Amino acid sequence: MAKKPNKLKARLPRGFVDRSADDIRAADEMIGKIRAVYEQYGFDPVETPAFEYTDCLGKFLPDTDRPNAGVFSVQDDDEQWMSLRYDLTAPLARHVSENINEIQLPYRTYRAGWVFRNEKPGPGRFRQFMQFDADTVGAPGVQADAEMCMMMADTMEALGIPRGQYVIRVNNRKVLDGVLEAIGLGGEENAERRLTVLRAIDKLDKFGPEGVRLLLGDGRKDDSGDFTKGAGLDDDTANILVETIAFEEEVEPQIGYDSWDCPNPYYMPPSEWSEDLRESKPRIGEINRANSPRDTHPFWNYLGTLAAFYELNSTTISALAELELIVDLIIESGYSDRIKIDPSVVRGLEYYTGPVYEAELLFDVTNEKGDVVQFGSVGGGGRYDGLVKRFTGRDVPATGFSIGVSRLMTALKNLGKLQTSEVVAPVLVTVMDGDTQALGRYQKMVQELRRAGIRAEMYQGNWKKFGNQLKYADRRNCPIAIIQGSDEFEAGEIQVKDLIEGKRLSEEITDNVTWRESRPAQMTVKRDALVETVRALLDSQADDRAQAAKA
RNA sequence: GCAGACGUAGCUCAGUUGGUUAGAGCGUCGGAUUGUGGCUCCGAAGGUCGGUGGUUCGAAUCCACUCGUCUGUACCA
Repeated sequence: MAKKPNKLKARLPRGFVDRSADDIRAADEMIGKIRAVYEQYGFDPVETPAFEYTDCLGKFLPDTDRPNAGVFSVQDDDEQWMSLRYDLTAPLARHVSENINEIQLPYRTYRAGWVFRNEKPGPGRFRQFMQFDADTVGAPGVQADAEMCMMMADTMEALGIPRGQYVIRVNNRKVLDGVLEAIGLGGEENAERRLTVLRAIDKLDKFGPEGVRLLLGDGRKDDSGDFTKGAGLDDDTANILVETIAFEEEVEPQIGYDSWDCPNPYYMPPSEWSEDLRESKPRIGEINRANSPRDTHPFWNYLGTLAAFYELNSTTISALAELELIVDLIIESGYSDRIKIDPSVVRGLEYYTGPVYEAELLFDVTNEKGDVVQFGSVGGGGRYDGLVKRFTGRDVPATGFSIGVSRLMTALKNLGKLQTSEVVAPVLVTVMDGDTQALGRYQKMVQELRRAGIRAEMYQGNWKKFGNQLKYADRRNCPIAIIQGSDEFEAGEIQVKDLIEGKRLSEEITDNVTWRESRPAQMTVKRDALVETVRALLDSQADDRAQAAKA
């Protein structure tokens, strides 16, 4: 009786998931909606394989010839390292580089695909997940970046996330570069510290200004008591950085001042201003390069604040100029309620060179237990001007972003916001007799229904237990069962059983004998009337569902 | 990687200061009902108590290690 102990245990690798019928249908629906937006914007699909040579992905560890641990890698027959792609951007750069002579630039392209990361899984984080990516390759201007932001916003809405429940946050990496330079963290010798600072800045939405201040200073202790060492900046520097990136929370909006005649910080840095001028807290937010007035908008307030805080170096000035243009385009196109400048957006540290942007959900995401859970961005991207150049030597500027389909779906699913597609289960043709002739008759019915465009199947289990057939139909949520025993056959008839109505009637019947003998919601029709009867019944069931949905 | 919490039947969980053969509900399967789903009743299957080692006369319970899950954190191209 003792069970063999060495029975193989079926188990799913950590961080991977099986997808159910509902998941697949919902994901397909999401993908369809995203694709429609991208197509509308004039993007064309192209696909690359799941594997790439590791060097093309740029994923070797600095001082070894083994790939980075974060990617799944295998060695080919010829000992070359190959890796599963960890995003869709690097493979696209490889594809474009290989076909650079055939591709008409600017190249507007999209693709959906599985990507793999060998990391610790978390809520909405898997080791295999789907991204839906769009890129414009060969477009140097930030108008391409602005377009990406707008397309992201449109995509979120196409997915049914209402305006106000998400935000696209934009920043420019050069702004941070310039700011770091201004606080004396420029140069090679500070590279390590710059990374720590950038990582701290990236945590603003997670820990708030106070948490970032700690991370910029000595360090921070998390809820479990684990300590994270900080960047070790002095208080003043940390404070000014926090004010810069958290300006909305930290900086008093400087409205009410009319100091339009203060110097333009683009040309005259605030450090050279007179004491009086500084005291007057000029309404610097309205100043731009052209020195002409603009409508008031918080975005300008930020740019002005930035300009006022720091000695403007050339990096910062060009960064501000780029942000300014993006902001202009966003406001002009009417997207300023969805897209926001956020100086704390950092994104990955590797290949982004200019504007970066990410999409974030503004509602709480909960897990199965109902606990609110830390949920990262659901999509993001930015400008990567150097990625194609690695292969071609040519300057091919590019910008693009990915929607994290899997993660977004997890969020929507946990919230019950995932519209479960209404796929009606098949009509079940039951088997009363198992002889060849009878089976042929049933099969014919099924084919008639299918040809009429109705999902249908013949029962393929043990037909001798008829009760089980209806039980099967019930559990599958079949809408209708077709029954033809020898009695019906001889009369040229079939039984058409409405399983939905029958289920409703069952609530009123408590006695099993009555339940069985009354054969609820079942009608006898001529065999020839099969298709029309089923179709009429399905239609009326669909009407009932529509009514119920409205109520 | 680091920190914390938790691992008992397919699922949700009981299990007393360490004490017979580890329980319940739900689910599954069979029967009452061999041509009718649901309800009801009866019955059955299902566990090396995550694993290994230790303490003990005796361990689901205590200890060590290990694996796994969850949460936070680090990293995240």
